Amino acid sequence: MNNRIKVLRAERDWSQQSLADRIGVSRQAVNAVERGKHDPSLQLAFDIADQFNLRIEDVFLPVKKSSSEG
Amino acid sequence: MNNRIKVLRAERDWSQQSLADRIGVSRQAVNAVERGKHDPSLQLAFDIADQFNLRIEDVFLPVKKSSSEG
DNA sequence: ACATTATGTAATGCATACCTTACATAATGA
DNA sequence: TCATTATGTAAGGTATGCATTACATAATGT
Repeated sequence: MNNRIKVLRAERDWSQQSLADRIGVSRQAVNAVERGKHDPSLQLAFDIADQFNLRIEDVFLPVKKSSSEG
Repeated sequence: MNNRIKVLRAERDWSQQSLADRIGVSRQAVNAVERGKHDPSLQLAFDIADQFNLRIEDVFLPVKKSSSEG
């Protein structure tokens, strides 16, 4: 699961720590998700997207199984 | 985390089993998510939304922490 | 009556998301 | 030099997503 967190943070000049604080999770959780160490929970994905005022689909890029749009 | 899976299935006349088969998870996994027993992983949320040709936000309804839109 | 399908639920087990604590490097600035 | 901030990483623990197996009820059709 790829994501655009690093760029989105940079655009806002937010550190991993400040993003973590805004969401209410640990810095390591943000770091792990941002670096693709593991996927976030759906709730955390919503929270992250919400902080950026974006949709989940605009932050996270899954491997689609079906359909031809992409 | 509320969701509209039951209605979306009904609109398409899909059983929990057939949805599970399409996605490649167990029927119980679909049942548990649909009934709000627990949240799906982000990947499963993407897969479910994709089957309905909808965005995650149109299938799952989280409790927002911030922002005033909603 | 019997089989099939759809659904809800439970137990057990494994993988993993997230936490806390801790250590490391690099950049910045007093 | 010393302190602070940002980031990457690791170990150990808890919570939870999902699989598998299994049992139950209800609806449908033969």
